Amino acid sequence: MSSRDLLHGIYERLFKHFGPQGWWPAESPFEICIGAILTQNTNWQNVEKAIQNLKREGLLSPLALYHCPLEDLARLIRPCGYYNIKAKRVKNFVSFIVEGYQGALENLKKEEPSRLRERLLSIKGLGPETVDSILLYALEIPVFVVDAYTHRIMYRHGLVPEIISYQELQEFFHSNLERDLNLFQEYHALLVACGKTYCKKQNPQCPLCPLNNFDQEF
DNA sequence: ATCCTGGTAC
DNA sequence: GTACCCGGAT
Repeated sequence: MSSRDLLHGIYERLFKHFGPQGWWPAESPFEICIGAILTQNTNWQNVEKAIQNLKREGLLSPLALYHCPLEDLARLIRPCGYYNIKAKRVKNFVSFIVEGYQGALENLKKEEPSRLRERLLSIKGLGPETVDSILLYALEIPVFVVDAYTHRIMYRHGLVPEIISYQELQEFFHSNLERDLNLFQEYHALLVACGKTYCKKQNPQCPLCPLNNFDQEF
């Protein structure tokens, strides 16, 4: 059975079990970007608190954050952890937009996608997962986002090696799925849902998982 | 005590 | 490869 059929089969099962996820949960593309940075190695619930603080202060725009003192920003995003380093990362990102794109996120879309990805990766504090989340959900450019959940689910089902790079894992999806925006957005969200609910790091709930016995069908 | 939609610097 | 950043829920 081909990897292509396996990946589509997994998607099918996850979708039937969890339904459409409608990611990313945010009110604007810019909020998605900030959320993507703040959620690094942190649970989403705490990110929401940080985002709420920024909203309350009217800071959820590139220009507002650009002029917000670093210390104030750090204090407001404190609930999501790593607040000092994340405040700098947010600053780096908004400087990139304000100084290179007239402060308008929309202007990023004018760049050629692979060039834009490289430019975003050059921002200190933005790694491949954060950048791809911004590209996929905020800018609606079809790149597959892979994360710890994605890797865990794939290797537990024997589809990829336990040791594999981000790039290789992403390539596995790119080469076996049609490059469809909605498919990519939903697939990643469904993998997260599965990883949080069933394919947990410790005490995975295999008997209840929609992917249980999946391997045996092929 | 562990985990969470990571990334950097050394 | 290892240390570090570092809060909140379970």
